[in-house]
Amino acid sequence: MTIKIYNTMNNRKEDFHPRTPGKVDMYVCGPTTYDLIHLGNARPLIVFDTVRRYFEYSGYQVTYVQNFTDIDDKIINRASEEGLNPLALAEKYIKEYYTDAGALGVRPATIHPKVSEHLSEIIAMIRMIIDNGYGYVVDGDVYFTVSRFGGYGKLSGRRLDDMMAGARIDVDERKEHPMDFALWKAAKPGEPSWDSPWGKGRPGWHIECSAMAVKYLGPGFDIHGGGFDLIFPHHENEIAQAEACAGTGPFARYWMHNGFITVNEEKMSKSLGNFFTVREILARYEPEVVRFYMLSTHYRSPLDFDDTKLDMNKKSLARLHNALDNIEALLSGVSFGPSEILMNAETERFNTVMEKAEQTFREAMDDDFNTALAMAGLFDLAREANAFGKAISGYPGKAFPLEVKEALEQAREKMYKLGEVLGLFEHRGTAAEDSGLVDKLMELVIEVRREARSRKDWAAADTIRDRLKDIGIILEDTPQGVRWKQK
RNA sequence: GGCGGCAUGGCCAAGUGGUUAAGGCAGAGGACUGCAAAUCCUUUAUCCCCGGUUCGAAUCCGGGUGCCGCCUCCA
Repeated sequence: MTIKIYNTMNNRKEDFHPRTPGKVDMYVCGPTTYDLIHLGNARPLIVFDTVRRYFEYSGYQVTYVQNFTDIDDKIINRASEEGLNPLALAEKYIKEYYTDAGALGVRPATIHPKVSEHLSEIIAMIRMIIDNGYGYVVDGDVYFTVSRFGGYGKLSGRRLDDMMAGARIDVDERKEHPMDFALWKAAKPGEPSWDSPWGKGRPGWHIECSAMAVKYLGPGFDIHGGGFDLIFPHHENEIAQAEACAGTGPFARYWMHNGFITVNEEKMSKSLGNFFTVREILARYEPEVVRFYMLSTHYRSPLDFDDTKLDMNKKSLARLHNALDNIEALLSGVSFGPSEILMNAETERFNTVMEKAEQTFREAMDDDFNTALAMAGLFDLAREANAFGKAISGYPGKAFPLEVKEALEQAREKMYKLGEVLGLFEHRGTAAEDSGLVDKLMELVIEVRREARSRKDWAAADTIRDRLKDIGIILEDTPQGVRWKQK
C-alpha cells in the first residue's frame, strides 16, 4: 500500500517513496514565539502531527523536526513593549507553546531547534551561498541574488518578471533586484545581535529553516510542511538558499501545505478583531473537539471556525465516545463463558465489518491523508458496534460465548488504535482524579433513585435525573444497569 | 495587474469519468424506555449556470457568475 501525497512542487498527488526505506524525515515550520499560539498556528500542528502519527501507524520510523523562531522583528518589538529581553520573551512563549500544543494532543517533535542556538550553522550557510555566487553584501546586510538562481519560483509557480510587474512595495535601492531578500541583517542599536563575517547582526527570516533542516535531516529529505501562505516567499526562499548552498537539489522532495483557517468566513486577523488564541478556544471547547473539527475537513481545504460548527462537531465526537462507552459497559456488565446463545452470524458479520472499517480508514489516509473520509471508517465501526451491542441486549441476564467478548474487545482496540492516529480518545478515563469520592456519592444517588423507581415514584426519579443534568451529569438507564457520565 | 484555490442535500463534508453521490449534525417516522438518555431501523441531492468532449461527467475542456487566498517576514 503506497501513501499518496499532494506535492505542491508539482501540484499533483504522487506516490510517496521515502529517501530511506522505512524512514520518513520531515520538517515543519513552527511558530514565531512572540505570543500565545492562535488557531492558525494550531492547524499545521494538528495536521502534521497526524501525518506523522499515520506514518508511524504504517510502520515508518519518523524523524520530525519543527523549529521555533526565537529571533524575529515581532519578538524584538514585543520585548521592548514589555521591557523584556527578546530571548527571554521567546523562551517564555516556547513554554506556553508546549502547554497549548500538548493540550491539543500534538506530540513534541523529535527535535525542536531554535534559531538562537544555530547561528554558526546559519552563518556557514550564508558564507557558502556567497562563495557560490548567490549572495552579496551591502553595508553589513547580506542579500540573496534571486536572478542568479534559475529555479526561483518553481514551488509557487511564479516568474520573476511577473512578480516585478506586480511589486508594490517600496524597493530598497541598495538591492540589485527588487525580489532579492535578506540573508543577514545588520544590527540596529538595542537589538540582539551576533558576530559574523559581515559585522554584528542577525539572520533573515528564511535562512533559519534552510540551515536547520539541512543540519538535522540533510539535503533531499522527504517532507517539508507548513501553511499555504508560506509557499511564497518563505518556502521559495528556503529552496533557493539551500540549493544555492548545496549547489544542487532538491532541498526537500515533497512539499505539503495546509489550508487556511477563517473565523466566521473571514480571514483571522487582529485588525478584524476575530483573532483567537488556542487558549481562548480551549476555555470553551474540549481540546479533542477542536482537534476532531480540524481533521473533519481535508487538510488542504480552508476551514471556517464558528461556534455552530464546533457545537456540531462536539456532538459528532460524542457519538464516537458513546460507542466506546457502550462497548465498555457491555464488557463489564455482561457475563461471558459457557453459553447456549448462538451469535455466530452476528459475530462473524461484526468481525468482517471491523476489518472493513479499518481498511476504509487506511485507504483514506493513504490517499493524501484524507482524514475526513477516514473518520467515516470510525463512524462505521461505532455504528456496527452499537448494533452488535443491541443484539446482545436481546438476551438480558444471560452469559455469552467468549467469541462475543473477543469481538467486543477487538472493536474497542480498533477504535482506540484508529483514534490514536487522529489523536482522539487519548484522555478517556483519566478524568477520574477525585479519589473515588464522586463515584461513591453517585452510587448513593443512583441507589436512592433506584428505590424510588421500584416504588414507581417517577416524580422523584425524574427530579434526581433532571437535577443531576443541571449539574452536568447525565444518567442513563440501560439494560445493563444505570450509567452516568459527566457533561 | 500576476499566480492559485473553492462552489455537492437545511448545515458541515468526502467523492477527479461508469453499479443505489461516503460519513456526521439537524429534521421526520418507527423500535426500545414508566418517561427519558443512549442505541438501532427507515427517510431527505436534477452535484452554481451555459456550452463542449465522451457510449457515459459532480468528476475532463471552454465560457460565465459568486466567494476566497497569496504576491506585505500573518500558519
